Amino acid sequence: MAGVSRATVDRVLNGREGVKKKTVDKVNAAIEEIGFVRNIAAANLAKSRTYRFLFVLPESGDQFHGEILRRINEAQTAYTADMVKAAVRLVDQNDPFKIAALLASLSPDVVDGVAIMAPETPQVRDAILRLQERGVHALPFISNQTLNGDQWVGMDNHAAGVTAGTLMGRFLPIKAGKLAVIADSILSRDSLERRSGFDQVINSEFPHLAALPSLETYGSQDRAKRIVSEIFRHQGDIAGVYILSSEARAPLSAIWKVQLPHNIVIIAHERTPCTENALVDGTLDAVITQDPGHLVRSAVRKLRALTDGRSTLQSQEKIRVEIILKTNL
Amino acid sequence: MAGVSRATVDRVLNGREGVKKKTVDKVNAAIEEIGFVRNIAAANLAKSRTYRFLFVLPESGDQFHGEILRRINEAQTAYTADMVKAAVRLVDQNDPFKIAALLASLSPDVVDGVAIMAPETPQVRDAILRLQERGVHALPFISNQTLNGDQWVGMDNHAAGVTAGTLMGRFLPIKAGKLAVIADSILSRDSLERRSGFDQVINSEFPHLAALPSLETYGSQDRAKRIVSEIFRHQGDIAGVYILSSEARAPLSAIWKVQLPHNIVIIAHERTPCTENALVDGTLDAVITQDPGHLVRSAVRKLRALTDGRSTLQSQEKIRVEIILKTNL
DNA sequence: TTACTATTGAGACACGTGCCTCAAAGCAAT
DNA sequence: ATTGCTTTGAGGCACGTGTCTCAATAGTAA
Repeated sequence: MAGVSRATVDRVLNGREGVKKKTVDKVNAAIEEIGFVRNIAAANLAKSRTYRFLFVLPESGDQFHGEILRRINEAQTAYTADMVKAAVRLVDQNDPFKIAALLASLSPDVVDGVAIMAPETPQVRDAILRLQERGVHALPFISNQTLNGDQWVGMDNHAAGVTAGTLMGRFLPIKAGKLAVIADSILSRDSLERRSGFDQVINSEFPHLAALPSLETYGSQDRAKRIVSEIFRHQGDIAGVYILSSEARAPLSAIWKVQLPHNIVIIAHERTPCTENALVDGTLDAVITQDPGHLVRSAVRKLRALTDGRSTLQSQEKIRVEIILKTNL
Repeated sequence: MAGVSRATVDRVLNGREGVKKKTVDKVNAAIEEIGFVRNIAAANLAKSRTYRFLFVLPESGDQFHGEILRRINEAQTAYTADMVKAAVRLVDQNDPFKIAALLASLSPDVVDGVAIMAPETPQVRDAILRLQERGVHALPFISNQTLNGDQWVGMDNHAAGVTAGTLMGRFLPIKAGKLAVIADSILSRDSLERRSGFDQVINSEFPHLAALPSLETYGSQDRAKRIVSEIFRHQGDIAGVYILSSEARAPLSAIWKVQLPHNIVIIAHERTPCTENALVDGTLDAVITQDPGHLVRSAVRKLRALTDGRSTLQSQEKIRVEIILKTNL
C-alpha cells in the first residue's frame, strides 16, 4: 500500500532509526488510509512480552488495604491472559526514606510499572521522578502526589469531603448543632483534602452546623474510645460525626461501646466489612467510598497503557466518589 | 508431562472425540500439576477468532439510550485489540413480535452473542430461549428478563427504588407530606420494581409521607406539563417528586416551567446531560443511576466469557446502584 | 493368529507481529 | 566514475496455539 517492504513498515511502526522522513510519511499515510490497527495480542505474543507491575502499599492491618490486596490477587488471575503479573511490596508509610530507597532499587529490567500508595513527601516525590527517568512507569495510587495532573488513580478527596458534608447537612434537621470530625491522623494530603471539602460545604450550605477541630486516634482503640466518650461528655449538642480516615474500625467500635443518642448522623469512608456492618445495623448513615476492585484494575490498565504508549478510556478510568447507604450495598 | 503427544493434548483441550477416558484424565492431571493456563490471545490468533456481538436496543430519542450508544462506540474502539466487534440494532420496543422476529433471524454464523434490552413479554422470552438453543449467547441488558438468575447486566431496580425512597425520606423534614411519582409508563418490569421498592421504604421507614399513584407522561412534553401543574394545584402539600423512568427530560422541563416551591425534594433516575444540568442548578436533589459505560463493557466481557466458556470476575460485573449528588458528579 | 477399529503420534502450516541478517539499491561528495 | 554511507528489501525464525493429514500403534473380536 505504501509501496515499501514489510521490513520498512516494521522500522516505522517500531520507531527504529535509519528511515527517511519521506518514507515514514508514506507509511503513516497508508496506515491512516487503510485504518490499520496493530494487533497487540499478536505483537505481545511475538515479543513474548509480560507486564511486570508492582504495587507499593503501606504495611498496615487496615481493612481497606486488605480489600486492595484481595483485589490485586483477583486481578492477578483475571489478567494472566494478558500476561500481566502484579506483585506487592509493603513498606512502612511513616518512613519516607525507606519508601524512597525501595523505589530507588527498582530498575526497568525487573519491573515495567509501579503503582505507589505513599504519603507525599519530598523524598518520595523525588524518588518517583527518578524512577520515571530510569524508564519505569510510576503511578500514584489512591494517595495523590502533585505530579502529573491526571496520571494517578484515586478519587477526588476534596469532592469526597464535600459529598460527606452535603449528606451530613441534608440528613440532619435544620437546627444548630456541632459536628465531630475523627481521623486516624490528619497529616496526609488525603485527609486534609477531605476535611477542607467537608468544612467548605458545611460553612457555606449549612451554617447552622459547626464542624469541630479534627480529633486524631492514631489508630489506637483506647484513644478512640476516650475521644468518643469525651466529646459527648463535654459537648452537649453533637449532631453528627464524620470519620474521615480510611480506617473506621477504632472510632466505630468506640461508638458501639459508648452508645450514642441514636438520632446522631454518622458518616465514614471506605467500604469494608466493618463499615458494611455498621451500615446494616444502622450505626452508619452513609459511607463515601471508592471501589477497591476498580482502583486496582484501573491502575493495571493505566500502567499497561503507559508501557504500550497507548491512551486509556477516560470514562472508564474515572474513579467515582461513591455514596453507599444501607439500601444500595 | 502427561506422556502424550501435543496432538493428544490438543484433542483434550479442545474437546475433540476419540480420546480414551484414561488419557483425558492423564492430561488433565498434568495440566493441573503444572498449572497450565491456555494463552487465550495466542489461541484467538491461531483461530483468527473475532467476537461478533450485537446490541439490540429500543429505538427512542431517550438521552440514556444515547449514552449507551456512545459507550458502545467507545467500547468498539477499546476492544478492537481483543477482536471484539459490536453492532447495534434498534427495534420498536412496543412491538414484541418485531423483536422476536429480529432475534429469530440471528444465526451463530453471523453473531456470537447478543445483549438484549427489551421489555419482558412471552414472545421475547421465547425468542431468547430459542436463540440460545441455536447456539447464540443471549444476555438480557438493562431490562431484566426472568431467565437465568445472574446472567444479565443491569442494576437491581428494586434496590434503586428503595434507595430513592430512602434519600427522599431523609432529605425531607419529618413532617407529613405527599410524594408525586412520575413515570413515562409504568408497564415495564423495571418501573414496577422501582416503584415497589420506593413504596416499601416510604411505608415502613417514613410513614408520615404518602406516595401518590404513579402519573404517566407517555413521553409527551405536554402531558408532563399538565401533570406537573395539576399536581400542585390539586394537592397542596406535595413534599417531593420521584421521577422513576429513565427519561427525565419531559417532567424536568415541565418542572422548570412551572416553578415549584423550592424546598421540594426531587429525585430522578439515570445520569444524562439533562439530569446533570438539573443537579448542578439545584432542581434535582439526587440522581440514582447505573454507569452506562460499565453496563456496556460488562455486557461485552460477559458475552466474551460466555463464548469462551469462561467465568467472569463477579465483583467487576456487579452493576452498582449509584447515588449522584451535585457534589460527586 | 488375523483383521479390524479405536486411539495416538509426528509433523506441517497458519495466525499477525517482532526482530535479525545480509544484500541490494540509492545518494552524496570527491 | 569511484567510494563510502544511508536507506530499503528479502527472507527467515520466533511466539503459543489451533487444525489438519497420514502413519503408527494399541486394542478387540473373530
